[in-house]
Amino acid sequence: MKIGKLSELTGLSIDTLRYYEKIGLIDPPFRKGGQRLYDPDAVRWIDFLKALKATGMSLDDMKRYALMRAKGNATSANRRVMLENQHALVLERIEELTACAALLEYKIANYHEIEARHELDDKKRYLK
Amino acid sequence: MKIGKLSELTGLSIDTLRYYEKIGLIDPPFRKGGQRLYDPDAVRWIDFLKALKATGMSLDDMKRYALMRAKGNATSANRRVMLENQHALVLERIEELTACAALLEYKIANYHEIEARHELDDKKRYLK
DNA sequence: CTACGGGCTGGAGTGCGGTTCAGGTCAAGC
DNA sequence: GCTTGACCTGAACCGCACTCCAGCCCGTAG
Repeated sequence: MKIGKLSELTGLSIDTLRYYEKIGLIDPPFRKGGQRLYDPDAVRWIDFLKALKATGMSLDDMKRYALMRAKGNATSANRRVMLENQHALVLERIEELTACAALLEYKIANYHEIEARHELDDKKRYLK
Repeated sequence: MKIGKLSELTGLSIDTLRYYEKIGLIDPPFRKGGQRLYDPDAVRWIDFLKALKATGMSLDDMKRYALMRAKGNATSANRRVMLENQHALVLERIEELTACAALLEYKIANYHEIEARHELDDKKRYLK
C-alpha cells in the first residue's frame, strides 16, 4: 500500500509517517518509482507505536525499542524490561490521574454548593 | 515568603514561578525592595495549578480559569463547567491508559513465553 | 564596608514532536 | 499526450512549556 492509504489506516498524517521513518521508528519500505510501498504488517507495528506513545513513552525510547527489535532475539529480555518499566509508569500515571479526578470531583461538588447558596440568596431577594 | 521558599514548597523552579506570573497564572505578589513577597495561600493555589496540569490541562486553559476566578462569583458556573469537562477528559485518559496497560501486560507475557522457549532450546543444545 | 547569596529584568535559547513549504516527480485515466 | 492528484526531498518553521543568561540590585553577616 502507498503512504496515503497507510496514513488513513493508522490515523497518522503522511508527514508524521515520513518523520517516523526518518527518525528510525519505521523501517524504510520498498519503493516503486520512488514511492513507498508498505507491507500490511506496517499497520500493526504503527498501532503498537501509537499505544506506546499513548503511555507517554518518548519517540526516543520508542526508537531504542525499535532498534532492539531490529536486532532480533538476543534483545528480547531487554525489550521485555523496557515494557515492564513502561507498564509501571502507566500504573503510576493512572494513580495520579485517579487522585486528580477525586480532587476535581471535590471541587465540582463545592461549586454546586456555592451555586445552591446563591440561588437561595436570589430567592430571598425576590421575597423582599 | 520570598520566591526561593515558594519554589521549595511547591517544587516549581523559581523561573517557572516567575513565568507563571508573567502569563497570568499567579497573581503578582506584593514587593519589598523589588523582591516578591508571597502570602502562604499562594502555595495552595499553585498546588491546585499543579493538579490541573497533571490532568493535562494547558497553561492557556489554566489561565482562563485563573482569569475567571479573579472576576469573582459571577464566573462560578463557568468555572464549574471547565472542571467538569476536565474531569471527563481525565476519566477518558484513565480508560485509555488502562487499555494500554493491558496491552503491555499481554506483550510482556508474550516475551516471557519466548524466553521460556529459548531456555528450552538452550537445554536441548546442552544435551546434544 | 564589603562580600555574598538571593532576587530582579528582558530576552534569547531549548527540547519535543511534529508541520509546512518550495519545487519538483510519478502514474492512472481520459 | 496531457492533466490531475498523489507522492517525493530537504530544510525551515511552529507551539508549548519552560530554562538560561547577562548584568543589575538588595540586604544581611562578619
